[in-house]
Amino acid sequence: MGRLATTADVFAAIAEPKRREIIEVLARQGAMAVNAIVHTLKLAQPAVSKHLAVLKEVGVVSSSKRGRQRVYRLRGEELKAVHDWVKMYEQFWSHQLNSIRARAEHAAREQAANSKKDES
Amino acid sequence: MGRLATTADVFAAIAEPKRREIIEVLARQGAMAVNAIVHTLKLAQPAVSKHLAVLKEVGVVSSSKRGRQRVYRLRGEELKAVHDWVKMYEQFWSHQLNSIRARAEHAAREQAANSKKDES
DNA sequence: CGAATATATTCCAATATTGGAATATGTCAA
DNA sequence: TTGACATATTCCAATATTGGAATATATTCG
Repeated sequence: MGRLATTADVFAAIAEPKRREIIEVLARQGAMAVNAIVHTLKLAQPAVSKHLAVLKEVGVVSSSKRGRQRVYRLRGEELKAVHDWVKMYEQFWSHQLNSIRARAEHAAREQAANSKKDES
Repeated sequence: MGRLATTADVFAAIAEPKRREIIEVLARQGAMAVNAIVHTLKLAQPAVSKHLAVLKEVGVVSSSKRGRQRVYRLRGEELKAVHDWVKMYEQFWSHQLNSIRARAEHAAREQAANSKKDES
């Protein structure tokens, strides 16, 4: 069928490069009005507002009013989910040789357990 | 205009839940034929092949022939990019209070530097 | 109130994505 | 060679996404 909503989860939200840039800028500045982001990243205002809406929907940013401005702030807690997920595979890029062996042994154990199902 | 290709980078590749599942299974098993993935995840074979193609395009998996099977293996090195990126924001979820203060101070310094540009 | 500023929203076109069905390709086995 | 098996590819429909232009919605100021 179709494809799944970008607002579904954090992984989809940070898949868009411009949104990652917004996150980076917000992390540096701490809190910014929309216009500040527009000027910093040289994006169109509607585009920025839309990206912020997506990030807010997922909980990566929060906003508050200040005069006629709307100030956005990074709420990195949501990014922890990504960190935790990807960290599970840390062994795959660190300690190259050791991890390869460890992985192979682990796999061997797993396969011994359910040898009849997989690998047909 | 349109949207950008999902095969562009790792972030887009792991944005799709089914692909994350494939990564998880490959990490556990070490190496799997397509059929093993099909049975484990209960997905249709063409769907699995397509997802594997995307993952391979980005470099997250590699494949090798073994008889009439094609064995896929996780190449987690590519995931390091995601890890590195998201780790930059670790302060936003760990040591809650300390990091908030540190961030505020950092922002204050930044803003003092270019106070006339931003925040209008 | 009326004008200006800041931001959000709507509408639109171009394009990408996903899953499913059918089919193609490749490889082993008898 | 023929058939069975494993996987990839193509074609299709439904849907989502992105950016841009125009417009709507506050909110402040004079």
